Formats: sequence, C-alpha cells, structure tokens
Amino acid sequence: MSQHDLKLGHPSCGDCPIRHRAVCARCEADELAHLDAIKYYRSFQAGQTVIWSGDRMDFVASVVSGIATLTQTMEDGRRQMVGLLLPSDFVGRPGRGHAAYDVTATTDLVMCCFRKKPFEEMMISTPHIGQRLLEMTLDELDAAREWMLLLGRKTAREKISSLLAILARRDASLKAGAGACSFDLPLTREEMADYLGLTLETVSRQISALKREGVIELEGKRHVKVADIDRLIEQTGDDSDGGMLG
Amino acid sequence: MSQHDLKLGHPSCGDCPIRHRAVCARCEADELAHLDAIKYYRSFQAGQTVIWSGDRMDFVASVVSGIATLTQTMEDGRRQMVGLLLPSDFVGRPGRGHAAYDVTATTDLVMCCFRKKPFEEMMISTPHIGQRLLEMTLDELDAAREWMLLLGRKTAREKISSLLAILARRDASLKAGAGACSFDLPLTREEMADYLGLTLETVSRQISALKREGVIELEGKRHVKVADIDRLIEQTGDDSDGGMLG
DNA sequence: CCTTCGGTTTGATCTGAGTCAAGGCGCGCG
DNA sequence: CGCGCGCCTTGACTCAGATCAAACCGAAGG
Repeated sequence: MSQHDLKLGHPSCGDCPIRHRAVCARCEADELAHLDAIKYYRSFQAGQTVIWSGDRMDFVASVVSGIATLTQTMEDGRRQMVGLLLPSDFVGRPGRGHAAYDVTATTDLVMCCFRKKPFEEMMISTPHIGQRLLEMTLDELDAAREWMLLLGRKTAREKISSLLAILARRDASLKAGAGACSFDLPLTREEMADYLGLTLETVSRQISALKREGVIELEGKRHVKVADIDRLIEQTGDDSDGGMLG
Repeated sequence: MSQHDLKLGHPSCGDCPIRHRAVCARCEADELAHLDAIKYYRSFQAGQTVIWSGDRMDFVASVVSGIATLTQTMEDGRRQMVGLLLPSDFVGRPGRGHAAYDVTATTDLVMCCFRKKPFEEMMISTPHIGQRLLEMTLDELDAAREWMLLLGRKTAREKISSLLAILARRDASLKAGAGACSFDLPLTREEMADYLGLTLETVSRQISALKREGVIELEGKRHVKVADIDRLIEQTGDDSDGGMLG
C-alpha cells in the first residue's frame, strides 16, 4: 500500500473504489456503469460498529475514507485487533455469507459496498478484478505475517515503535518528507493496545518513555512529532532496510 | 484445508499439485499437458532449508507431501514462525522475485514447483487458477488472523492447547474419529515454541502439565494421545464451536 | 462556573513466562 | 559397549508486562 496505492489511482476513475492499474486502466464507460449499478455508499461515525462477527454479510466493500479495524474477541473479553483498514483496503470475502470479525470505524468512515452476488458474478466476467483482489490479499497476508512477528517476539517498546513507524511512514509517504515528520494518532491507547497485544497502561508508559528520551514529541495526546525517523526505526527491532508491508 | 481439501482432489488428477474443483473439474488433457511442461518436483530431507528469505525465487510451488514452515528471523536471532505448509498448500507469490521468509522442511518434503513466468502467463489464460489461488490465500489470511489472536492474547497453556487441538483435528478429520484421537507431533519443542511465540522450556513445561492433569497422554516424546478432545478444546480459550481455519 | 466523563497517566505490586543451568533419555556410531 | 549428540525435561531465579488503584486533563454540558 502507501506509495504503491498512490500510483495506482487512475485519473479518470474519480472515486472508483477499487482503484488500481488492472481495473482502472480498463475502466471504460460500460464497466463503470456496471459497477455503478451494484454499488452503494455507507457512512459511519467514529466509534460505530460496521458489522459484528457472525452477522450475515451480503456485501463486500472497500474503504473510501477514514479508518476501520477488524478485531476478534474472546469469551472473557480479551481483544486482539487483526486488521487495520485504510482507504482503498478491501473487506469481506467472496463466497462467505457471514462476517468473521468485528468491523469498527475508529474515525468517521465512508465505505463503498457492493452486493455480494453481482460482485461475484463480476469477478468471473472481469478477471482483472479477481487478479487485483489476489494482489491485495497477498499484501494483507504479508502484513499479517509481519504483525505476527511483532506479536510473538517483540518487546513492548519495539511494538509501540513499530506501530508509530508504520503510521509515520504512511504519513511521510504522503508528504514525501525526509527525516522529520508529524501525524495524528488515529487510535486510542486502548486500540493501540489491542493492535499490539498489550494493555493500555503499558502502551501509555512506553509512549511516555519514548517522549522522555526524546525519540518522539507529543502535542496534546494525539499528535506525534518525530524529529528523526531513523532514531524511531532503531527502536523497532527490525533490520535497517524497512521491510514491512511487502 | 483438512476436510475441504480431501473433497477437492479430483480422481483423474492423480498427483496434480493444485488439486481442487476449479482446476480439476476442468483439467482436460491439454491443460494437464500444459502444466506438465512447466512443472518439476523437488525433494528435501527433514531439516533442510528450501529457500532463505531474500533469495531470488523464480518459481512458485505447492506442497505434495510432508510439512514445511515459513519463519521470520530478527537480527538478534529471535524467530517467529508465520506459516505452516501442509500438503496442497501453496508457496510463493506471483509477481515477486525474491522470497520473503525462510522456508524449511520439518519432515521429508516433496514440492511441486512451477517456473514463475509461465505460471503467471497461465494464471492469465486460465482464470480458475487465479480464482482458486485467491480462495486459498483468503483461507491463509483467516488462519493468520486466528494465529494473531493466539500470539497476542492467549496464555502459554492456551497456546499449546490450541496447537495440539489443530493437529488433533487435522488428524481426526482423516480418521473421522469422535472423542478420542492420537497423532504424531510433526514439530520439535523448539519449532512449537517458534510457532507459539514462547520459549522451548515453556512449551515443555506446559506439555508436562497437560500430561500431569490427564488432558493428554504421551507415548515417547512425539506421539500424543487425546482421550477427550473436548477437554483439550476447553483449554484453548476459544469459544466452544471450533471456529479456527475458516 | 462547576460537574461529569472518556481517555490518559502514573504508581505500587504481582505473576507468568523468560533466562540460566543442570541433568536425562534415546539413538547412532566408533 | 560406551561415548557423544540432539532433543527434551526440570529446577531456581529474574523480570517485563499485567493488574489494581488513584489521580489527571480537557472537552462538553448544565
């Protein structure tokens, strides 16, 4: 994603929700018309639940703007975030009738939904869509595997630093700024904890520690300034050439 | 996988390495001939490395027999397994030239490899293959997300129990046995630890504890007997209706 | 203005799993 | 047969992060 996605948007596509070379390079009028016939938009406020795990789900969707999370919850309430959906990311699974995870809007959110049946038919008649979906799913799988390393083997400090580095890089790629950058945290401390497999107290303490040591600066509780990205990346435990996210 | 895969093999396909409805239902002679032209087999002994992360990889492959693992390693040697490849699972990624993970044979292993270039061409000319690959990748993504919950939120005991339950279920599905079952562990204690985000000592201790409490029995160090699967599943922390693996 | 409230910080204490270290067990090989 | 070598187990101790508890901060609302 990130840099990649930016290149993929095709000028003539406007808000075409599946924005990428394969589809966009070919999205002639008739294809777009077909898309228009089966798609609709839904908006959510920050905090709203899009769908609960186990609910019937007769659509697939892509994020137009805002951020959503996928989480799994155990009977006793332990929660683990298993996906972070950014604009242009895809949710839902062709060939499955119910949601496998809770999907929640963490910021105001707009999604572009496609009724599942016609979408599946379209996937068959328009192979590029399936190909693009495969590409995206493989990217997600890579991200999930990077995340598994984080959950299984990294220390609390490395976990937080990794998360901040991801968010910083995401933003830096937009601003193409070098060493320094700054961004808003789109997640509460508790959501970060659910992302990282920690408690919110540990998240808070580690952020305080990074601040104390001058790796980051805070402006309010949600805005982060990073003077020297490399210094932050050193803390992540990753080998220098930032692999993350295929 | 498991039950699903068994149904998918098509009688006329023999050792056709991508065994499933979509391809097999259609694998007429000419398609098979085409496949034969670009595929070749490779065998590995238990413990051998198939490919190192970062190496050039000009093939994709599917596991014919045996078990392989995908692992990620940090600079200081911490290791996390991020994938467990069972027969019929797929490795490699169309459109990427180098391996992203270490792939290791944990048992004797046979893989069926396809040169990447012609495979990619075939994916375009034969949409079913891409569709099937998408299906498999989505299954893997689900498994990865289940795994993330395990890594981030489960206790050591729940982790071990979950792993044993997966292995038991995999075997039980073959034997279609009810309450009781028994199977060989395909992994060393250290590999289990890398799977679960634990140390090998903790794995050993937890297995001993499960044995002491009569949840499992051991015959030698590698063969496990489970008298009452439900008792084991209770220990996993999952909600009763065994969700795991889509 | 004060109150409430969600999100956050910080402190004190506890504990599950890691670390370090010493054997044990089974197997292949000289 | 006995030696060495993987692999596994067990014990003693430590410590990172969880838990429990209190207080802070800023925004919204009366």
